[in-house]
Amino acid sequence: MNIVEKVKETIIEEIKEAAIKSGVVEAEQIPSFVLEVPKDKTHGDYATNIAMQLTKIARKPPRQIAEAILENLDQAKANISKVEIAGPGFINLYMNNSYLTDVIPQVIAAGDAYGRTNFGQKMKIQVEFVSANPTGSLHLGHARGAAVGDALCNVLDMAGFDVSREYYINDAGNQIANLAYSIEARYMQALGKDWPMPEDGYHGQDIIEFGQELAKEAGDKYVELSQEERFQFFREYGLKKELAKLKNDLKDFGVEFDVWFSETSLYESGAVVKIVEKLRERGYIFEEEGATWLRSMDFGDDKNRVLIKNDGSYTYLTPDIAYHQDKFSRGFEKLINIWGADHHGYIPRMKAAMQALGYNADQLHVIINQMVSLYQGGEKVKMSKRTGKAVTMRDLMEEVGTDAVRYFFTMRSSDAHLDFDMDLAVSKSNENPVFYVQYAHARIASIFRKAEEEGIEWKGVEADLSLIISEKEVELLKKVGQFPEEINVAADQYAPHRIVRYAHELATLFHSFYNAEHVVTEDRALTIARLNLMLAVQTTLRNALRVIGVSAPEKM
RNA sequence: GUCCCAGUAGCUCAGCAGGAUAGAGCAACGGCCUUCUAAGCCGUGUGUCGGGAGUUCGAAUCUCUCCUGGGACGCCA
Repeated sequence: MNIVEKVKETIIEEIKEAAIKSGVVEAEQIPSFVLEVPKDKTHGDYATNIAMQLTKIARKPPRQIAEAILENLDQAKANISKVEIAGPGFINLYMNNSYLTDVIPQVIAAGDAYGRTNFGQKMKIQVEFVSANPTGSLHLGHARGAAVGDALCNVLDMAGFDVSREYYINDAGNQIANLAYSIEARYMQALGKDWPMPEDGYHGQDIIEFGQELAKEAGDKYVELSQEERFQFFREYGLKKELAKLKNDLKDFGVEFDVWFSETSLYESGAVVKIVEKLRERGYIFEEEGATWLRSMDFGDDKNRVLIKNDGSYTYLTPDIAYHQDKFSRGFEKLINIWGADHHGYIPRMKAAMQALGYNADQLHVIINQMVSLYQGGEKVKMSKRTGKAVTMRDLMEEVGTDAVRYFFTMRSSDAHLDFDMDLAVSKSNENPVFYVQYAHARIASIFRKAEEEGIEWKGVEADLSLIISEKEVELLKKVGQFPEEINVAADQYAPHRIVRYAHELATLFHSFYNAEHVVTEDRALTIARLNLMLAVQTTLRNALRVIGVSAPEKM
């Protein structure tokens, strides 16, 4: 447990004790109450609403209860210097400064691990995201999913969950047949044959290139094969190429998966057949109009769903249920899926299926990313100017840089439609929030270079941290101390955008301090104390940026 | 028609496990570089928190209802 948490816990214990001692409440009646850092700093370092929460039990006005509690509070034990009752009955607490300066050596000692907590208690959790069909380029929605998913995984990891990142490869459906036929057509065309594209074929530039490449390498080698053999070949070939492209794009985006799970493997292992049998045994299957149905309405879905069509083939849902069963069988207690807005209607049937299998609906949590719109020059961008096709993740990365893309995509809550302003993302100006945060990190690095130039020995040197007392310093330190808690909240709410916000707030406090006070000065003791403070701030900034997947430059 | 998301400052959005005068960035205006990076800082102002009702000591936050915008409602994936 870090120092800030410990301090908080002590205060809570002391307040409870004081409440019991004052006679307003019995130990077992203590209601839930909050101890928080007030938004307004004139309201103290911490504030609690316990007196208001006790009004019903104690049957007294809140301010009177607050008074009784304070009379019995052991201030010294909780490191409190001053208390007051304010507003409708808040108790404001002012702390001795040392509780904060203790944070500095702790952050420095923890280094990259600062912010790590035990909140998740090693619970096995799996996040499945992107999972785009391997039939073309990743687009804006996928990029948002990749950024949010990876940042969420980082948050969960920091919060002490045992996280696994997974990509589900839809390599079994019609779309793959289409891919195979599309490449076949492009290959034939590259050989000069008049060969039509399939009706729902993929017209991307990449497919054309695959065909040309193949024609160049192998000539007419594949023309001679039987239709079935040729199909198999193009299917394998297309999958291999598309997957390599996906992996490469994602890697350049800073996202790597632990598991790439193939839909086809579920058919090959018999898992798809078995899942229908399992659901049948459990009594949630019926036959109608030649098809096999899941009784998903038993679990709140608005329709029952077909698992096996009347032509004997499976719907997309069936292997997907088998897939989720497989996830649980691997020991995950909690599954998180990140989907695009167009898939939200799919949630009730998936949750219903989980319940039909005997799992709790809450064990599956679906995050829906709302749509992304791209803006440039104040206008909505529909197509890439260069290619005339939809803008891909690769286009965006090349245009504005990975850091900006990841920052912008993680910045907003998943619930919010995202307007991506390309002009803003590329601008190297004060308008751009990415640079603002990175600049804070680089500025601190610059301070360290200055200290080194001056020949100041400070690393490992005992610092007199009681010199850290100015208002700006205290503000900074409080923020640094809140990082682990911020990680916990972000993990609890599956809300990585909170970390973006936190990083920005910390950067703001730093820039403000930087302009108000100097670190490297004539006063050697103060210089050393402040260098330690700066190291703590820089470490926290770097860790926050790492969670978002954004680099922390030493120089800008 | 049913379901999901959103509606908060001129713009883009936070805040929503109920808490004190509702915040940030941008845009606007005025100031700050002989001193660790001005991609920075300091100051000035703006709100029927979409409307209405309810629960509560207290509602942007919870409940209901209505309005507006976006999305989804396939034996496609």
